[in-house]
Amino acid sequence: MVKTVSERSDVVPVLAEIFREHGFEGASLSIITEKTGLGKGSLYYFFPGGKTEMAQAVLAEIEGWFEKQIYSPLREAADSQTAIRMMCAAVIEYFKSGRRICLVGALALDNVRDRFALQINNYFAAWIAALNKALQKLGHDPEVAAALAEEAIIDIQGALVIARALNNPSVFERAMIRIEKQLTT
Amino acid sequence: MVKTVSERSDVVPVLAEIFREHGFEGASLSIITEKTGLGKGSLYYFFPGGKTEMAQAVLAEIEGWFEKQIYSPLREAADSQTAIRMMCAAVIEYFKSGRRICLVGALALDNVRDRFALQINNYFAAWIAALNKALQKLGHDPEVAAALAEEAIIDIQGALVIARALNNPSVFERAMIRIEKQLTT
DNA sequence: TAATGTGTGTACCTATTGGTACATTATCAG
DNA sequence: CTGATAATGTACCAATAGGTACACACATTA
Repeated sequence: MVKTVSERSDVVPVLAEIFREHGFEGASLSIITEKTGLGKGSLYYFFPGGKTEMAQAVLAEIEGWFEKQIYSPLREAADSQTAIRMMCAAVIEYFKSGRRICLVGALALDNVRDRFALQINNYFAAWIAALNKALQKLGHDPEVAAALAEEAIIDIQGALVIARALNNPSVFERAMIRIEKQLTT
Repeated sequence: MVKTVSERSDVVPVLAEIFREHGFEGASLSIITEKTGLGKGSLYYFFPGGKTEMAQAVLAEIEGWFEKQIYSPLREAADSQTAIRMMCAAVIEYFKSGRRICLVGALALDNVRDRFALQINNYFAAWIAALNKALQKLGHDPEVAAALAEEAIIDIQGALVIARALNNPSVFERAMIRIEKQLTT
C-alpha cells in the first residue's frame, strides 16, 4: 500500500473547499477523510484540536490571502484607482463569478459563529478599513469613504447570497460591475 | 403531570426561531424538544416528515408573512412610495434592526440548500419582482426598476451578513436608511 | 545501520443523532 | 356515558458523530 506523505499546508486548501461545500457541522470527519485522502491518524496529527483547529487554519489562510492580494495593495498602492479595480477583478476571480460562496460570510450566519467570531470580525473589518483608506487616498472625505467602503463590502456579500439563492451567478457579475463603477467614479 | 395540548400552528414560530439560532443541522431533536416543550411523539405527529417537514412549514409561514405584509402591498398599493417606505419599516422591525438573521438567506449558504432550493428561490424572486413592480409604478423604466430592486434586496441581505459578522447592528440600520433613500428618490 | 522524527492506518470508545413503535391520555361529538 | 380521534410520553433502535490510543511505516541524519 502506497502511503503518500503529506504536509499540513497541502491539506488546508482542501479543507477550505470542504467547509465551503458542507459547512462546519456538515463537514463530518468521514467526509474530510474521504476528500483529503487522509485518515484520522494524520488529520489529528496535523490538527490536534480537531475540526475547530482545521477551520481556524482555513480562516487563517483566507485572511492571509486577502491581506496579501487585496488589503495590502488597497492600503499601500500608489495608484488607488488601479488597486480598487484589481480588487474587483480579484474578487470576481476568487468567488468564481458567484459560483463559490464566501466561507467567512457563511460562518457568520452559522450557529458556530461564536467559536470563530474574532476571525470573522477581523476579515471584514480589515477589508472595510483597507478599502476606506484607498478611497480616502482617492480624495474622498473620511465619512464618505467609510460609507462607500462599508456599502461595497455589504454589496459583495449580499450578491453572493442572492446569486446562490437564485442559483444565478449573473446576479453577482452585475453587482460587481456596479460596485466597481460606484467605487471609481 | 399537566399535558398542555398544542396545535401545529403554535409550534411553527418557535421552530423558526430555533432554526434561525441553530441552523438546520444544528437544530437537533433534543433542542427542538426542549425549546418547544413538545416530546418526540407530538413533534412527529405534527410533522411526520421530521425535521425537513418542520423547516418546510417554517419556510411556508415566512413566505406567507412576507407575501401578505410586504409583497402584496408593493404590488397592489395605490401609493407605491408609501408601500416602499412601509416595506423598509417592516424589514427593520422584522430583522430586529439587524440583530435577527434572515433564515432564508442563511439556508441559501447552508449545505442543505438543495433540499429547500425552491422555497429559497421563490422567497427572493417574489420579493424582487414585487419591488420591481412598485418601482415601475413609481415611474422608473423597467430595466432601471429591475436593477434597483435587485440591488436593494442584495443590500438588505449583505447588511444582515455584515451586521452579524461585525456584531454591530448599526451597520444594518445605516444600510436601511440608505436603501430607503435610493428607492424613493 | 541505528536512532529519531514525522506521518499513517486501524481498532475502539462514548455520546448523540434522527427516527420508529406503541401504549396511554386528553378532548369532544353524539 | 361512550367511543373516536387528537395528542402525548417513553422505550427503543441503528447509524454516525467526534475523538483517543497506539502500533506501525517512512525518511532523514548521524
